[in-house]
Amino acid sequence: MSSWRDTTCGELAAADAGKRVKLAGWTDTRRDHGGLVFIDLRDFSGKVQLVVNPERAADAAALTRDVRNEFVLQAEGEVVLRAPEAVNPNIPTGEIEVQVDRLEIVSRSEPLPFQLDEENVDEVLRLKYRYLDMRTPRMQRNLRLNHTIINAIRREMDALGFVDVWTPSMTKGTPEGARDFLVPVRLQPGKFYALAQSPQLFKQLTMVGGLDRYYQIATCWRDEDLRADRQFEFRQLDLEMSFVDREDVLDVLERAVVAAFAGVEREPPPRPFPRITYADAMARYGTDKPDFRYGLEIADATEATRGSEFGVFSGSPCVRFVVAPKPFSRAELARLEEIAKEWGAKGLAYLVNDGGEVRSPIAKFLSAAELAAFDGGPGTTTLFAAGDEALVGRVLGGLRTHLGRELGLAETGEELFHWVIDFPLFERDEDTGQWTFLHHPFTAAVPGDEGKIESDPGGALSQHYDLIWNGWELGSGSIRIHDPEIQAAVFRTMGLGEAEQQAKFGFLLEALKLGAPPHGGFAMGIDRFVARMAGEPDLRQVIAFPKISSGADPLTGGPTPMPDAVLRELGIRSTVDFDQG
RNA sequence: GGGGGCGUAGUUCAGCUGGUUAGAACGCCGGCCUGUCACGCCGGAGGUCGCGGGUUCGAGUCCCGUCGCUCCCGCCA
Repeated sequence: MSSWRDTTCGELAAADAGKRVKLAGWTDTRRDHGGLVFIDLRDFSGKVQLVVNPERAADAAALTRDVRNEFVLQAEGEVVLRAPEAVNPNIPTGEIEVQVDRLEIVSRSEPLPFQLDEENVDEVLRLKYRYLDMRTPRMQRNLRLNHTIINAIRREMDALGFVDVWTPSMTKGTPEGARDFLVPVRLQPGKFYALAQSPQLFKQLTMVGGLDRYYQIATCWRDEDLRADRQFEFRQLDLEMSFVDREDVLDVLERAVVAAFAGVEREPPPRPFPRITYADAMARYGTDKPDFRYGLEIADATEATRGSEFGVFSGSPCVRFVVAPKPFSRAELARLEEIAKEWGAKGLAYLVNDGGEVRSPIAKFLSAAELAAFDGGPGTTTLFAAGDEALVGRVLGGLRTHLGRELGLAETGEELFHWVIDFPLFERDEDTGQWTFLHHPFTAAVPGDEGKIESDPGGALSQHYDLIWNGWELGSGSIRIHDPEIQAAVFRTMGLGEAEQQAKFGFLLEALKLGAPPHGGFAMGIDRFVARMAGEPDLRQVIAFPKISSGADPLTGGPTPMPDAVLRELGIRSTVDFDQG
């Protein structure tokens, strides 16, 4: 037992009455009654009330005059039952208190830059003093939740025969994909490693190495703009399996998710998780990560409006609509139009049915049949988007998500995990016209589509799958290519010549030629998962020391410039006046 | 790179159409108080209204610029 304490604040209960205890913790509040002084002592486990009575402990009572909030105290005394009228039903230890006979101020504190119980404190301030923020129940809960979930997942992965293998953080850079964080290498001036964006190729190589089942809680780095659900660095449950089909990988992921729920004693989602194809998701929800807690499905009106007198409809290759369960006002519709424009729409056509009375600026263009087809009935608004299919999906998908949030539909729906399957293998880069992979270039085509990789890239479906929880993409995976010829074909379709393939991925192609087993895997964002589990709106609330959206770290003040001498040693030119040229 | 929002005591906020000395709550400091638990009561200190410029007799308020934060788009194999 520590010399500082022999019990924790939160564990004391009525059964401990009569016991002598030694406690240490922070001063949560101090209530000085002139004679009697009450101190709520707090540690990670909870709070307990100390009573200091000058008639019983004169020295301790004298010390309490000095005590302020957040002082670290050590106290000794006797646990006593409170009188019935003095019981505090609001805290778990409310039936007892500690009669202090010895008190020590272990550590003092200046007034905090913000009050721990104040809500809505500016987040940058909280992050600058993250160690104070951590004293709040919210952060204690979130960080412990993170720990518990990772532990539960690790246990499950171990039980399923997965081997935790450490892969390098410093890897060869890949100009494809996300922007790399670069690490200069002093011993090789002018050359750089990249911090791993994911252990993707290393984990595939462990399969070639016969490890059979690999996993890792892997840290990944990506130099892209930060968002509520994106940080520079994050962790993912990274796994790979040999001699498996898609079903085997999905089964493992579902087990990991269920284990995580069990680990935090929550009702797990029903298995198997429902599935939707990419094409279906895009058509019905306008996104590949739909929030299924509410309907608001997108309906097609392209055929119905082909001969419409409304030129915007008849002149567009695609016309679709959603029906919102509310007759919007003119002001609300103006706001919705703004949102539609943010997503690329030129305008927003609508049809409001307010208690049976239909009004719409385009009513005069619509036939009775059209009106009947689009009217959602009393108390609804029909919102249209017209244009090419991608734009229409984007606009209506954006509006659907906005409405789901705005109308509170998301909060009331059932928590559900979904798989999105049957993604296309390639898509056209809108700028260059070049075929590019939808996810990564190591994804296998569905059996039978291998021939399309070069003959009909846009028509090839992939064995890629995404895991979606209430509109958040938790992660994705795929069956990989284990045939070097097919891998080379994918590279060729991407426009990589022989020499370039060798320079960038030669080591992979070589490995695939040396006895590569069929394999597939997955990566699930742990922080995103924990944030959702905690009901937090952004990743920062479940990460101990996150960065803010500018990429800075308000606590340490990083990043910082480096002296020229340091840069020279690394073979990097000085950045002074770098932007002045 | 683009768009929206925000920036006023230590903290959270108020400050209407420009108008005297910029307010409140909590926190902080001093005093009183033996059953409080967000203790109570009395008194007090604390402000470059993000920064710079402009309009005006007069700017927290209006205009321009700039910086910071934030959400979103782009981006995120």
